[in-house]
Amino acid sequence: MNQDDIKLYEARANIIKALAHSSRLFIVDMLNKQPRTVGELTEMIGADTSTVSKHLSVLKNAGIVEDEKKGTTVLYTLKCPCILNFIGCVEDVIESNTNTQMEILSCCKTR
Amino acid sequence: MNQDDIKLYEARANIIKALAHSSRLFIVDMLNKQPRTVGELTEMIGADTSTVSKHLSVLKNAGIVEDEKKGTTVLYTLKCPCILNFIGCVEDVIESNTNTQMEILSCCKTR
DNA sequence: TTCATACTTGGCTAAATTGCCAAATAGGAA
DNA sequence: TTCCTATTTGGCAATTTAGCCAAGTATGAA
Repeated sequence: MNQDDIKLYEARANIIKALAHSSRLFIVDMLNKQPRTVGELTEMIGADTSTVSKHLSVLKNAGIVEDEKKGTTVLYTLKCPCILNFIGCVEDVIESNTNTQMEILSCCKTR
Repeated sequence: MNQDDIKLYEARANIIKALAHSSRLFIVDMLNKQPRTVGELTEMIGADTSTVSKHLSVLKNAGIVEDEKKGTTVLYTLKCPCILNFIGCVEDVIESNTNTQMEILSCCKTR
């Protein structure tokens, strides 16, 4: 790996790291349906406001969401809905893993 | 978020966490071209063998790669090539971020 | 068997991440 | 102005992760 390669893979990893948390994946799912304020997302997630605000800032720094002030509230929007395809692929992996597990189990049963 | 939702998003996050590292993204890219042994990947990455072996074990536990013994070597294979689409989306985000940066820069220049 | 190669695992330290509380900031209402 | 609500930021402890070295395991060759 040369320096340019390292830069490329690190840039990719930074985006993916921003998605690598259950609360942030939940936020992405919610924002895909409609824009939401910090307060709304906080209530849905059931964590501290500051925690959710920090998750949103991680997604924003990665360029995955955008924010927009609306009076005293801040409305967050999903910037790249293609992220959802990506999650479709993740589901495929989970399904494949589940199938593997089932094969292992059925194998044991028939012994 | 109810308990089932939490389980779902955590399962997704676990897969994504496995990809959230530059060396592991590099490995996925390489395995997409052809199966590789630990030794080959180690040489390409330029880290300690044990480090690469641990990265591969993370990918394997997530169900992203498979391993197969071949004599004294172990051949790793990409299990879910759809992961690559996913990286295509990540590239879109990077490009979008770059464009935003360029707009900010050109905005400053014209002032 | 012994030796060498390929890989994995254990152990350790350093660094990054998470989530809470408390404090700061920003607007709007009174 | 003061007060209240919405959000962000700072700080901290607990947890997780990364990567190196050393030791262990496994397989094939001699």
